[in-house]
Amino acid sequence: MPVRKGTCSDSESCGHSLQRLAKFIGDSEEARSKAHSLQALMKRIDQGTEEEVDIFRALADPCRLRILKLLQEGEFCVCEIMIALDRPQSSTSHHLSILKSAGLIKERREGKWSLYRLSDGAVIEIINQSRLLEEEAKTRAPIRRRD
Amino acid sequence: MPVRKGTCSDSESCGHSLQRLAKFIGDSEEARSKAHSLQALMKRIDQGTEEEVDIFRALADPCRLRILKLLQEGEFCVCEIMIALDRPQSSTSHHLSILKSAGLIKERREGKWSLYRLSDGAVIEIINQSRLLEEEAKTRAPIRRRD
DNA sequence: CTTATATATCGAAAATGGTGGATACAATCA
DNA sequence: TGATTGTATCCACCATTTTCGATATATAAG
Repeated sequence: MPVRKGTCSDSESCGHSLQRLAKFIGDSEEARSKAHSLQALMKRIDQGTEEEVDIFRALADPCRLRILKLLQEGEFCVCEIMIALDRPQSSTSHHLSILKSAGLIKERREGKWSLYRLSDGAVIEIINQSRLLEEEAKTRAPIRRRD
Repeated sequence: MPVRKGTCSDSESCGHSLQRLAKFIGDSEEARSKAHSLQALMKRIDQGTEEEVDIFRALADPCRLRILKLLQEGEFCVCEIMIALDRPQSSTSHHLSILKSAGLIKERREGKWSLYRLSDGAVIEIINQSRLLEEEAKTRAPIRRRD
């Protein structure tokens, strides 16, 4: 469920938006066609968005990002990850299962121990990109974090 | 605030974890030193994690990801974005402000209109990486989405 | 089979985050 | 100055997510 409610789904309702667009563009007829082309564009854009959001959701938690960064160093047992995170076992396990569902890590069982590792180099890439982005933002403006 | 509670923060409490680690490693003394090195490693790893999580949080919403993908096509007015998303104005504005706080987009005011654009090519890169990751996961396993 | 132990899952409370109407603010126009 | 209009912010409601103790499951050992 990406979007929780369908409020203005009816393309004829919410004429407010169209009015605004008409003011912005200058012509009412052009606004209408612009709106249509925007909706068509979004249909194309929406390809795969759902799944990408799932990946970002998995990345959007400090515990999980820390786990991923840790796993850059190799393969770790749950009991090691618990200590690294300084979190209780159930919490650690929960985050690991979310990362696994998102396809970011893989599990290997060895006796009663579960060993986790990154599933792919692409995971590292995406983390590195975010680091770059963060550093760029920092050099451009002193403070970027919201609260 | 990355981590909500400090449960086992006291490095001496939660000896359970250390016990487990000792079982895993085989030696109690080695476990202790392993725990310390893990904690030191995490300290290094945690550099910038906060900010990176903020970036992923900003990306972890379908509306916002759609906005970013739209902005790949150029600069857009809020009234256009509203129509593209098919969302009310307050919601659209809210998402734009989160993206701006995360440093992913930039605003330019022109009269009473606010125009938004991507702040950087790195944003596109990170989205493309996620697409790659998603496609790889799909080819490896049939279904990856959690619920 | 029983015990011990490593991890996963459950469940309920708390925190977080999205939503959209109402309102505030800003800029243009009359 | 007052009216209009585009956008931002506020607010309460609701859905999702996180957290962690308790419990279940799985594997090994006795």
